[in-house]
Amino acid sequence: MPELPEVETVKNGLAPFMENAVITYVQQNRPDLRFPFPDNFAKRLHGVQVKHLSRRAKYLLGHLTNGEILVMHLGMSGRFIIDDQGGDEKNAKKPGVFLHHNQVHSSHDHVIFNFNTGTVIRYNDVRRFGFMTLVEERKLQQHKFFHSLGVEPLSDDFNAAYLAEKAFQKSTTLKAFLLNQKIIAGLGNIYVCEALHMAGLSPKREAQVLATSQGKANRKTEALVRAVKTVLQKAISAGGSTLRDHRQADGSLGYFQHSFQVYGRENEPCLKAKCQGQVSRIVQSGRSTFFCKTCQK
DNA sequence: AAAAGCCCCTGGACGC
DNA sequence: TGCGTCCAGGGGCTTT
Repeated sequence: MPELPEVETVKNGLAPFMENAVITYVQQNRPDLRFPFPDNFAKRLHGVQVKHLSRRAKYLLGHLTNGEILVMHLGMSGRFIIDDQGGDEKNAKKPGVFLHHNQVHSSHDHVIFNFNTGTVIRYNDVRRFGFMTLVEERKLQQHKFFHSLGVEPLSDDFNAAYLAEKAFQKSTTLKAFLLNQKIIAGLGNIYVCEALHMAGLSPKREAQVLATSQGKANRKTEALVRAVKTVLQKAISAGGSTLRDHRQADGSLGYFQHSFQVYGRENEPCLKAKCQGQVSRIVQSGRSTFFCKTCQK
């Protein structure tokens, strides 16, 4: 479930169960996900308390009392399922996590965290594009997963001047430019499509349209920055998007997918006011792009 | 250096 | 019912 709003939602859903809880036992069911687990991964977590959770780009970070950070990435299909032995029904409506009171385990439950509170949290990932590792807190920024990451799109560091500077003289498409985590960290296929539509920009345009010949911002840069922030904020407010998961009916689903303007709407009418166009689907760098040829120029 | 492809993996939807 | 093809919210690595 993995773009920035979904990871943020998962973080918020897990926090009441993980923060301040002590990990008593970790059951690691295979040696690797996308990458091998680090040496003694499970053992290094035993008896360690989770101070708090945070998010950087699409990474979920568990800050531990032993000075390490549990780095988790959900890939395409990763999710967390909570078996709340305590039966805390108040938390049952949190989006982003799946709450179960019956222990239905699946062969895709790869890591199972047991806490001193009785809560059990399972990491389930059918396609195994996700991964986990442990990094010393003070070395996080220089770690290979983090050292080249771009700015957080919801921070003040993401602004028109920054975007113009990065786009200056770049011939890559706007779609690929926005998907590049080294420039903006956390956007994925859905929210890039949605933001470009909101900004009225074609995904096929060259990124350099976002900069003047001096490398400064222009109206398009301003519009795109505003669109990215707006679409992400709305998605987070809605608890993220839930796709292709019709099994869970326990109130744990985000609902931003009902607000998609273009994503997944091939051949349907453009929803922008006064636009008579319809949504097209093309393939860019091997992935679907949805956009309206009429109002995205 | 920048940009474009390829690949990892499983399973659901669809056409025949 | 079964089989083949395509597709899926990511990103690292290799090739041009």
